[in-house]
This record gives sequence, structure tokens and C-alpha cells, in this order.
Amino acid sequence: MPAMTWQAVQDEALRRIRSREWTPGARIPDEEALARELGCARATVNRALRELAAAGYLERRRKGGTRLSETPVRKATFEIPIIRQDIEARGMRASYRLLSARETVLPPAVRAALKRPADTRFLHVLALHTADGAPFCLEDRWINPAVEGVGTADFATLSANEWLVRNTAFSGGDVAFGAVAADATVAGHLGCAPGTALLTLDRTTWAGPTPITAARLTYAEGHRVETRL
Amino acid sequence: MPAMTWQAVQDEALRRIRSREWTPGARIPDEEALARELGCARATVNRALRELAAAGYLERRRKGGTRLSETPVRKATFEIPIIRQDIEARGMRASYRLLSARETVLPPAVRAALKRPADTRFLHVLALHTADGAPFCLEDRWINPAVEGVGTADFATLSANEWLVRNTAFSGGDVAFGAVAADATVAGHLGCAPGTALLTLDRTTWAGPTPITAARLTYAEGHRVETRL
DNA sequence: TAGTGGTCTAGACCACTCA
DNA sequence: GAGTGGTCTAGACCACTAT
Repeated sequence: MPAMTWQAVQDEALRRIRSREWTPGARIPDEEALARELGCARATVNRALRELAAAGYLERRRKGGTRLSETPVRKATFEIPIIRQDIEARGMRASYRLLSARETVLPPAVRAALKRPADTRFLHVLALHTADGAPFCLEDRWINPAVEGVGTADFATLSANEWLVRNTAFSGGDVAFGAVAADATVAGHLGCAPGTALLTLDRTTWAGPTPITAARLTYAEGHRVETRL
Repeated sequence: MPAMTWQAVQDEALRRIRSREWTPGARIPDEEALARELGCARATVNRALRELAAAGYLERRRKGGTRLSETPVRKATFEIPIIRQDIEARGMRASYRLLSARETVLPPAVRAALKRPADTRFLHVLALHTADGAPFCLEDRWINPAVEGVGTADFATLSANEWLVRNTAFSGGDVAFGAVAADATVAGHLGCAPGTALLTLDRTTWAGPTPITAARLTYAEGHRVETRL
């Protein structure tokens, strides 16, 4: 084992930050000095500090040196797993029921998000995920019918989410959290009163310029999406 | 410029993933083979693939090699900035108004989250953030009165959020999104109808075993927290 | 122009884990 | 036991930017 691993260097840097030995806005020693002081190679210091900069603790500029962030932008990473995995990771039994699947015209909001012309038709899939028999979340998804194989996919047995992950290549997308009041339909499926405040997760995914799918997950009452800082 | 940068290697790997040249679950060439093929050092390949593994695209095991994830757990990173910065980044004018600040007994839910005994007293701060004059979010925060300097801090001019970021050293915490229906008080401050579904962001931060603060941000109607995948 | 971080290289040894 | 990823080193050159 080398004297100093990059992890040890990072821990030491975090210790100095937390102990206020290094203070917000102040410049810290350069990589070469730290490497000499800690007895390791500069590359080791570089890796340790690079990751702290990516996490928002430090700001680094060539020639300008490395400073503690004055206003650290905390970056919180949330895992967005396949719903079934999410449920099973909580130690519950996941099941899935297809409610409807038919091709129809995109509603205006989805059409705008996917930048499609008017009257574009997509496959609309509505499905309910349950955990230990209780409603967990409602999946309201629009799928581009041009996606290869989607015509023969059977979303009754495999969720559209999983089918898409396994069968399409995508290049990017976006995710957003929001809140909605349950309408009568949603309330019925999720077993809550109409008007209940529910957390939503909207996702769109693209293969280059072509939209693959837009989905809204509406979680059952009280659901939270958590992570560590 | 070297022939192949780690970024170029990563782009090439992503191209092979997206083109399905490499398929989910299948093993990809080992680092040495890729380095030879692409004409770079193994360390360069290592950095490229290590980051793809951290992002959930690949699973790597010593001796087991590197495989494409069968069920990629997408990791979405959200920036959790100081609210004022968040507002200003949207090109709006941020302002802040302290609504109340007094020390009182922790309510049960917060007490449990912070693992404090019954009758623990914290400083309770309620404040409204506005963007271009319109309500943006309501900050409902509990601060450990043992935090150094909190007794003399003036939260009327500087938000508690910013004061804490600048004046305390913390070691960790957690974040959670949720949804609540506006009660009469919240509705009044945020200018919406009682019962409106609102997005919440709950945060707790710790200095080792000592809680520093617990905060709930309740965003105005329609607010979304977004990120790219 | 000079200082600092960003990256690449070639080689080495180690840690894990599969067969 | 052996294959593969994880990491460290020492040196080098480059890119950016503060002065």
C-alpha cells in the first residue's frame, strides 16, 4: 500500500475544510506543494482535489490555483432506477398491471416537450406499479411508434420502462420533479382522495434528435425520493 | 495533443453503447486491449471507463471484466444551490423576507429526523423568498442553537441558508423531494389556494453526530426541479 | 510571461474474484 | 492460480489565465 492513497488525500482535505483550517474563498496550497507535504505524487493529489471540485467544494483554475467555494453548490445525486428494482430494493414484492395501451394523438403539453408537430400520434401506455399489493406509482407514458420493435412488444408482461431500457439506444434526456393534485382517475388508481398532493417525476429520452419516450410517474401519497449529501 | 484523450475514449465507448455494438449484459474488451486498439495508455482507458461505471452505464469487476449494465440505474444529479443564486440564475431579481425567528420546542417530526430527545429547543426561522416580486419558495427551518454565532446572526438581512453555508462546517446530510397540499398559512405566503399541491425539498445537515439544521423548502405552485441525464 | 491545473505515458504492484 | 481492474509514481508536455 502506498503511503497516501487518493482517498486519504481527499479525507485530509475534507478534514481541513471541516476544521476551517481552510476557509471559504481562501486559496489552498497548489498540487505540487500538497504532494510534497503529504508524501505522494502530484497525480494522486490531482485526483483527490478534482473530485472535490466536481462535488462543489473547490473551485480550480489554471494559474489561479484552488480555492474553497464561497457558496458551495451542493450536487445531490438521485438514483432513478427501474421501478421494479426500486420496489424490490425496499424489500417489497413488485407487481405491474397494464391499464391501457393504444396509439393516439399527443396531448399539447407532451407534444411541446417532445417538439413534435400537431397531430403526431404516439403509443400511449398507462400502467400501475404496486408494492406488496399497495399502489406504488402510476406510469403514464408516450412512446414513439417509430421505435423499432415497439409494435410487437407486449407491455402486459414487461413494463414499458424495462422494455425501453433493454431495447433502445438513447443519447440523452431530462428529468424533473414536480407536484400535482390527484384528479379522479389518478386518485382511483392510487387509492387516495381526489385532490391529494402527489410527487411526480417526468422524464423524456431521446436518440439524437428523435424522441423515444416521455413518461410521468405519479407516486402514491406520501412518497419521497431521497438521497445523501 | 495526444492522439486519444480520456474524453475521446469515453465518447467512443458511448458511441459503441448507443450503436449497440456493445449490448447490455455483454462483456467488453479489457482495458489493455482497448488501450492497444485505440492507441493510448491503459490509464487513459481506465479513467474513461471508470466514469462511465460511476454514471451507471458499466459494471466493472476485477477479474470479471467490464460489462454493460443490463438495467442501468440512471443517476440524475441535481444542483441544490442557495435559493438566491437559483433565482438569479433564472434571470430574476431575488429578494428575501424574514417572517419569524424564535426559539421553541421541536415538533415531533423534526425531532425524530434529527434524533433529538423530547423538549429539545431549536431556533425556528420562517422566511419567504421571492423572484421578481412573486413568491418563489417558503423556507421553514430549524437551527441548532448550539451552532456557534447563531445567537448574534441577523437573519433579516442574510438568509439562514446563506449564513449557515458560510459559517458552519458540516460533514453530511440528506435531501428528499416530496409533495404537500398547501395549508392556510403556506397558501397565504405563496399566494395560492389552500390545498394546492406543492413540491417540497427537505434537507437535514450534520456536523458529525450533531445536527446543524433541518429545513423544508416549499416551492410555489407549478415549480419543477429539473436536470439533464 | 510565468504559474498552476489538466492530462498522457509507461511501468509497476496490488486487490479482488472467477474458474 | 491467474486475469482484470484499481491505483501509485515520476516525468513530461500542454492549456489556460493571472499578473
